[in-house]
Amino acid sequence: MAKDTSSSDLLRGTLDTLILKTLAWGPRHGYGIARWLEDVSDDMLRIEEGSLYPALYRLEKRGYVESEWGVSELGRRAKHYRLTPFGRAQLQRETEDWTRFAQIVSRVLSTEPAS
Amino acid sequence: MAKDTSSSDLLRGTLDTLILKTLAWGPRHGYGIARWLEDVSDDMLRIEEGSLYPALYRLEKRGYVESEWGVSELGRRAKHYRLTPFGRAQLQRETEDWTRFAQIVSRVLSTEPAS
DNA sequence: CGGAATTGCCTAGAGTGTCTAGGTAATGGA
DNA sequence: TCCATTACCTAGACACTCTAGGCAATTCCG
Repeated sequence: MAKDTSSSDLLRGTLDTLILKTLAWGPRHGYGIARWLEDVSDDMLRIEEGSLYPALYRLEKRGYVESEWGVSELGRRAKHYRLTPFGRAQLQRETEDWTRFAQIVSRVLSTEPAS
Repeated sequence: MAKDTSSSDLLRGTLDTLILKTLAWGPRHGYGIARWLEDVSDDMLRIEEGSLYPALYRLEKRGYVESEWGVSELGRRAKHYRLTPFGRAQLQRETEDWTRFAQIVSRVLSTEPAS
């Protein structure tokens, strides 16, 4: 039960930002968002559906995205999401927060003790 | 109740690594670990005690650190923690995981849609 | 034709980790 | 004397991701 460390835990607090970023490229349905993130990350970011859909509700509830039922490229029923102006601003804030945070952590982790 | 985004959420899954890293510089007591992390991060990483102490138990339980009661620099009773060899190996793994993850996220977040 | 895989959505519940907010105790300074 | 600091501890709330299940329609392949 050793805990696999891998992104699952690290993803926390970042998934929302990644979803918003995906939608910054244009509207997309939920399934497509997960696909896209896996694609651009060379399969290193795996978004489980049990995380994805709740995340989308969260984002919609907060006014960052809006949804609309429609049809997918393959002709299937699908819910399309798009970024609101508010969501776009939020994305920018979160991106800045992440960048700042990641820089600090990287700096701390990369500094070697003069053993 | 707007959620302040700030590091709290991002810290998830990273705090343990940061603590291990702190101890890679040498033994330290809990309070000192939090102090050190705040120092080296220019006060941008704030480790709450309610997160810190449970984290230390976790790490000890998993065999990454060992503790010993002693006395602080100021002559007060304090519990000193030090990295075990296993903890050192774990630190390396987690550092690699973090680096890989951060690179991916940074890449995704920094790529601008050709609007 | 039939079954499996894929697309696409949804949800309950468990697990985990951080925080808030409280507490104890000793020391040092105003 | 009183308050800030050092130093530790803990219960409970909260938030988020995951596992593991479900549904329905389409497509692929034998």
